[in-house]
Amino acid sequence: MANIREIAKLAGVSVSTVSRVLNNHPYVNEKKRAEILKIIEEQNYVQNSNAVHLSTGKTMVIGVTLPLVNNQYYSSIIEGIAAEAVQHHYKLMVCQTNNNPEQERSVLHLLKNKKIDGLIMCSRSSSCETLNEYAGYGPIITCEANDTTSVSSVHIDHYQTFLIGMEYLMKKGHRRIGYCIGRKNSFNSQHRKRAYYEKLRSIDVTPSAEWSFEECLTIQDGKDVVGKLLQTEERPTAMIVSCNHIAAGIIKEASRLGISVPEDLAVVGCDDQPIGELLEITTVSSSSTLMGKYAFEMLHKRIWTQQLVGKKEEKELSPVLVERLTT
Amino acid sequence: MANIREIAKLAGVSVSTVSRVLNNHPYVNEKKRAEILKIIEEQNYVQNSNAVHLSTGKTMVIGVTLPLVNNQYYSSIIEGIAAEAVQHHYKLMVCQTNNNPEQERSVLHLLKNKKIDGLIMCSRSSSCETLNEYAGYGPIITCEANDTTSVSSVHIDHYQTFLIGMEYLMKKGHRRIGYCIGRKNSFNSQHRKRAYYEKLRSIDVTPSAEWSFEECLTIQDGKDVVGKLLQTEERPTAMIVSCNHIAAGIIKEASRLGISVPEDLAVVGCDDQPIGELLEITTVSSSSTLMGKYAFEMLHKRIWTQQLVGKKEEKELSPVLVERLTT
DNA sequence: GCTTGCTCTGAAAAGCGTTCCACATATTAT
DNA sequence: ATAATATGTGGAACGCTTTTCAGAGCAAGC
Repeated sequence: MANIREIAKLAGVSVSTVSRVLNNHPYVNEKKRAEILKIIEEQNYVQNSNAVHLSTGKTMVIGVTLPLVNNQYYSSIIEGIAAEAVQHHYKLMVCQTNNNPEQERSVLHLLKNKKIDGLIMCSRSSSCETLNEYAGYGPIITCEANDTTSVSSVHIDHYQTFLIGMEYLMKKGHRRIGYCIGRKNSFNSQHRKRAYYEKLRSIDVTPSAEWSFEECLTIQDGKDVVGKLLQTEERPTAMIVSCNHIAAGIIKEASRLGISVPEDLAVVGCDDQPIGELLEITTVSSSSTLMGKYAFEMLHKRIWTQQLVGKKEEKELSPVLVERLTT
Repeated sequence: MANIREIAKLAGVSVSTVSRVLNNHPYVNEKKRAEILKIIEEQNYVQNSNAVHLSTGKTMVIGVTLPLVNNQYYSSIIEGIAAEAVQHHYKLMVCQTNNNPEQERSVLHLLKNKKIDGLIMCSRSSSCETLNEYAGYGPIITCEANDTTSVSSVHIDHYQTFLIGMEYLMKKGHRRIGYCIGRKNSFNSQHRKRAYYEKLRSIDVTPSAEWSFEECLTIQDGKDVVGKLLQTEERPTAMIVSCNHIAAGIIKEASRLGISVPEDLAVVGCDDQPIGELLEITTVSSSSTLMGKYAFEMLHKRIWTQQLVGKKEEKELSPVLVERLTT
């Protein structure tokens, strides 16, 4: 296929002029512009984007990492990102990392070798040092709180989320409350646990180790929780669960085993997945789509403003209680 | 950051030699190789991928179009694609098209301007001509059957799917059966409808226009179906529904309005979304993850085999009935 | 002893577009 | 009338790597 030089030759002008037409620069004679456009059309010419990227140093692509693609929480974030991205003519490189620092690093590397202009990490397993290191190569935004010095974030206030959930359950009279979270040591989890323990302490309840479930990621993990609850000495009367699909697993299995929800076991979920509405799960909800939108906005600003390099920025989303039928 | 010339200068060799080291060519003296690697390390050098892409004419990125990101059916396909892609060192550019031919065209364009090496279309709204046109710029695989001459596909046998569902409902004694599909005129829908009408005809039932629901895309659309069913003269006793999340909406709304499932209304869904299992929906299931895997494999083969250009290939997945509680 | 075939290396071309700088012409302001 | 500004255009450098080709040195084979 033709290149810009060929077009220039055919039009009897310099490549600069063709480039100006291609990029809508002013200062091109209208007649020439029309002529050049005609030839471009005839030759079925389009720019080679790799040459453009090489020359401009930008790719108009942003990376998005997430542990797994097939999860509504992450899908909602991407939806928010995607809607913004399309408006600003950015494309999305979606990278599944399986919570594996190796794979995550390979994505961070894309920043270094200029394949992407910026990166949104919906979840991360890399160390602070790694993140800080790569932040030097391009803007990074995490959708979790993070303790780095240079990586900005947009995140749900998970401490507040669990606080609201716990207060609500306690107001309903529950004292033996269990929790269920995903990755044990993520920042998100730490905040959740802090709220959980503080609240139980405030009513002088010593939480049993049997009430805590970690590394719950799939619906099946939720189901498994119920089996384990049955073997508990003092079974909790309520569970606060970090995601609604886990909550769904719990509810489903509970009903199969004849444990009625909410009478025998109350369940509060913590996101805005549609499954929550479908199963009428009481939830402490924040909009993950909105989070994605904010993340893109923040990233976009940083891509276009060099002064912001290294200046950390944080945006927190506040959750809201949605009362339904599982409490 | 340093470039390959600088590395060459520091190592006292030519750029070709450095390039050979970078690309693991044989024919580089081991001592020199070690020396060069050391300098690369010291200088914290990495290739500029845009220059590599420009030079090689490949980007190791494949595009994936889907109407909306936040949908489990499409997420499952992507999951299948992603798992394969990571093994072959490809990255994924995920593009939400909202079933809009304009937006779809902008993605096809990526093939033309060399931003992606191939394209998987999980769903498409573009015309055959458009598809054939762009197929000249790089391999395209659709995850729906298509009637082009040059675009290959991996798809679920939707005719068979509806056939199995219909036969099953008929065996259970249903005669007034309705259906619920997504986009009215997609290839998938046409096949489904053909099976639906054929089967009803085989038992001499004339389907009422009131039994057919098209353009059902969201859970809410499913709920709305129930409202409309209530106003029907002769209400169907069973519904065959193209996706389980629509089926979920139907079931949910039915239970709210006191219509019992399956006694008053039997429901069969047609995919393998987890929501189907959660709500115990009877479904005619095929693995969308597997479809994604096959799609990548086919695409990958085509990227590396020029002979295949223009040779159409089709792979069909057969569905299986999973009996649960909604029938 | 001469040919053949490896191993190893560098120069240069090819891949392609953007942008800065210099220069020319035309128009407006003083 | 002259300076200043706006408009329009081309040349050349720049961004960076891969790959082909040519050639040198050396070992093995006939």
